[in-house]
Amino acid sequence: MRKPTIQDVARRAGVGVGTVSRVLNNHAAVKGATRELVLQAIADLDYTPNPHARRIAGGKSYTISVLLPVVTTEFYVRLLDGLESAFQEARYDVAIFPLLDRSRLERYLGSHTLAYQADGLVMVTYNLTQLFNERRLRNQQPTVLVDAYAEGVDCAFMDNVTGGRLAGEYAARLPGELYAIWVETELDQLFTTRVFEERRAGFRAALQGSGRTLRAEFTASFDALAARNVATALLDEAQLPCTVFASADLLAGALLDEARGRGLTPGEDVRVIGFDDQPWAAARGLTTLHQPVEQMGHEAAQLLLSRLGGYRGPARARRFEPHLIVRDTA
Amino acid sequence: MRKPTIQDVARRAGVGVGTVSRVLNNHAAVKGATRELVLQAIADLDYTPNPHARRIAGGKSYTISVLLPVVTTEFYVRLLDGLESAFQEARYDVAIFPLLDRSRLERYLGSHTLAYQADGLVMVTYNLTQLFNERRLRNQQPTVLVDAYAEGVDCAFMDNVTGGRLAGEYAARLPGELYAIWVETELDQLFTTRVFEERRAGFRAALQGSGRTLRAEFTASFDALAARNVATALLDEAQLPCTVFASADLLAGALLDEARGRGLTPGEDVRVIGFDDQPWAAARGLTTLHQPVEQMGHEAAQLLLSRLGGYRGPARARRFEPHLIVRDTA
DNA sequence: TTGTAAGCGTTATCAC
DNA sequence: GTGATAACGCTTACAA
Repeated sequence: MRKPTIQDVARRAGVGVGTVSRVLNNHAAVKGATRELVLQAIADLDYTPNPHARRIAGGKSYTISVLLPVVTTEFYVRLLDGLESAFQEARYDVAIFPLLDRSRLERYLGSHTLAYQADGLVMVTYNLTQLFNERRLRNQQPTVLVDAYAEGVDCAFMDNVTGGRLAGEYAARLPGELYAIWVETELDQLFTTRVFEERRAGFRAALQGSGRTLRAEFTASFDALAARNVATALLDEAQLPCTVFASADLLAGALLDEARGRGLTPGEDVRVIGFDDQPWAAARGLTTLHQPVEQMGHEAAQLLLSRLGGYRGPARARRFEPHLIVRDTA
Repeated sequence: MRKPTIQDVARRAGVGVGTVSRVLNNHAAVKGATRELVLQAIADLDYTPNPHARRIAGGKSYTISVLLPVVTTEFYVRLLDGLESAFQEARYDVAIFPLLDRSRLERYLGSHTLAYQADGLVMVTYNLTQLFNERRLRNQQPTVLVDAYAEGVDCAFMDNVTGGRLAGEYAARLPGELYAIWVETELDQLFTTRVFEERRAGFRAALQGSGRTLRAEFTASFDALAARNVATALLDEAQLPCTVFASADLLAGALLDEARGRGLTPGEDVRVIGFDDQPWAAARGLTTLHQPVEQMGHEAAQLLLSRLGGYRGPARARRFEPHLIVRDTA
């Protein structure tokens, strides 16, 4: 059985296709009774408009493309949740185009694939706008950047500098030596995220402001194994009691494990401040920075929706601030 | 500047739109010289066909929808990699529709969103076909199931029973007591995956076959915290030396941490067999089961592509077998 | 081998 | 208010 079309609906309701279209798009000029008639026919036939046809006819397809790095991180799940729920309210669908690696990105940019045929585009973490400029890729459609910032584009991003500063101010008031573990920035120019250097900058600025200094700094890449190794290295050399700012909960968790393995008491021998407030952080009593990620996603969606709704004003930047959650470990 | 259309290309090449379309779709009946002319015009104009228009005109949109659970697991990244690379070879785009929770799923099923307007559909992990039947959702388009199995649909799935069996056969030959940690199955009927019970079934069958029995069994949900807790509980009560089958590397990793914290030597006091072969498993010397996930994704894509290519035969099921990688921990 | 024209399912622009 | 009808960008007969 063929999918019902707008023609079928019109025929069944005994009206013209134009009227059906008006009902579909909430064009006020439809009489109440007629509207009911059409709605009934739509229900009877279980009709849904074809988004491709809508799009091609110059209307909206009610689809948003999200260019998303595929990384196994809670962060993106939460972000997606925020984006999705906001778009859903506005009856938009969200399609994700995975950015698995650089070559995939090139492909998306090189061709004007379906990702660029949606009503709007959400670009996450990676700031591709510079590429759009360089390559003269005419990205006509409304775009919003999330977890990234650029001039002239609507953005919603986390203020990681403030997050780092909050950690630094808190740590500065704690007794004992100060240590920090930073996350290594990736080499690839394009696929670089600046969040970790921002956290670092904020933390150092806070220490400086309070006249304290780090006894030593450590660096690790963002994976479980590196986290374990750096935890071991740090505790091998640390002078207790001490306070450690682990610039990601992944790092903090490994440090807690290692400390426990050595019979040390977190919050006394080793104070630990994480960053992210992962789902397990509360249960382990980790003092850490919570980021309003869902809100950021929600707001990003609103920015884009306002553009789709006709907003033509200047680019807006929405900054979100992490806040410190003090628990047992520091 | 407007996006160039097929009309523009035709005009520039001095041919009809039909000819351009033929070139675009590799319809053999185009003279070499004409083809070159068209190709040149396409290049000059930087033209790319509009997938919406293609789709609506009854052709292909060259887009595949993937219904994917959004879980922060390496497994899905690898799977996506396999799917994407295969589809890319065939010049198809992949759009992901995230299944964040049950309500999202309902929505996708209830309306005929863009997800169902692609050339083909890949459904991952969750077997939704039964829903399609129950609700009389006419899913006309070619579909393939990955990491799931159902009658009458092309499937590519991992043989977790065999994986469990391999672990069991290996463990049965090891000295000392035998323990196992299982992963709790979620309650939601729909969002249930059977992989963990399959691993369990295979393992138990192997033990039974060799006349050995488990000294005790433990259960944990699939998260870092639960993994730590169950590791503690197990080592509190375990009689050493022993062998533990942790039915997911997440569990095995936590056990290794806990063992080390207690000064135990993995591979001697506590032998550990994991399941998944996570990226860090090799570095930690974890004996575990490796799953050919990328291959599974690749094959799933091939199954779907063959349907798109006109294959009308019966449904095919492709089974993939994990294999044991023996390293230091067991 | 190639051009022309009729769809495909919508929206938007007209008249009425 | 509402019904025709012309786009939209493409594929695919059908002619030539």
